Amino acid sequence: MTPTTLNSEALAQKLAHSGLRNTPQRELVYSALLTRRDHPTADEVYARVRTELQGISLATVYNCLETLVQCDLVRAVNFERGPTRYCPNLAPHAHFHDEATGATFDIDLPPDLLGKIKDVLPPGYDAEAVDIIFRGKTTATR
Amino acid sequence: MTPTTLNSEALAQKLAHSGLRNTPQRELVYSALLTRRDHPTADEVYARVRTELQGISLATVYNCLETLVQCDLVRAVNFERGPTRYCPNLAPHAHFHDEATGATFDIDLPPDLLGKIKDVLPPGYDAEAVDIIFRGKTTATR
DNA sequence: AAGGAACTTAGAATAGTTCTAAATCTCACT
DNA sequence: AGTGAGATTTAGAACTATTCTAAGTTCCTT
Repeated sequence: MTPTTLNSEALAQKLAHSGLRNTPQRELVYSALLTRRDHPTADEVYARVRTELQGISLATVYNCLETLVQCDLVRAVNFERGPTRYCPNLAPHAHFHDEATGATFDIDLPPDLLGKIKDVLPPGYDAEAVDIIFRGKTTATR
Repeated sequence: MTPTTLNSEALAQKLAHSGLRNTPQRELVYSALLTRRDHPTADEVYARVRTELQGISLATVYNCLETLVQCDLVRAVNFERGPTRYCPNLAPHAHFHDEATGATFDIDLPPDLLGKIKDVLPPGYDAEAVDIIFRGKTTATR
């Protein structure tokens, strides 16, 4: 089973679980996110998938991205003013935003860190998710 | 010296430091943020200041907010799709976003935590700032 | 093969923000 | 007090990102 098949099946399964159909458009949008794990905007995804399915519309790209988010296959991230970006990495991780280039990198987190961070919440605050965004520069040694 | 005077002077001083003038519009926008420490959008600030200076324009509110951000008196925050929100709390803190109500609360951080979190960055990543956003629900005991 | 729901599409509509160009204000210098 | 330069404000146009709408298409189910 190739990774592509795996992803395609994971997609079909998650969609079915929500009573939704698999479609060429949804597969294509999902694979556009998986094959380059940067954090593209809807417009960027549109540009990529159009090379493979020339008639796809931007509205469909938005629809598919929203569907993928609903199915918990993709996360929508907003860390600055401007278009929403999409991230197919579902493992807990932080984002590093390089302010010089605008590029975004995933940062793995030690398994205990999120729990420790949640400990700072006063009683009465119940966090389901924690987003961590670093902003700064990456140096040449990266 | 009242707190208002203090803030007004802090504003005048920071503006002067950047070669900018103090104006009634800038004072009013700043005080609209300080007197209610929620996290208003530009539109909400506009609604508040209009009651005191009826002729102020929305463009001016945007201009003033941007100026305050440039002078390091206010932080612009974006943690979801939608309008930018503005926060006059300059101390290091996290945000808790109540997904049921949309309300945002400041969460104080222990002084060592940000340093610890930065330790997870691999070599070559140099973070100037770290944003932490909790998402979840607040319970009645808050 | 007919009906119906899910899906896609193009284009219109909307929301939030920035831009533009003209009017106004303020200050330093006479 | 008067003037000119530059900073600031303003209304409205323009722009960007996204959502909505209504029509057309696909694909199951009977």
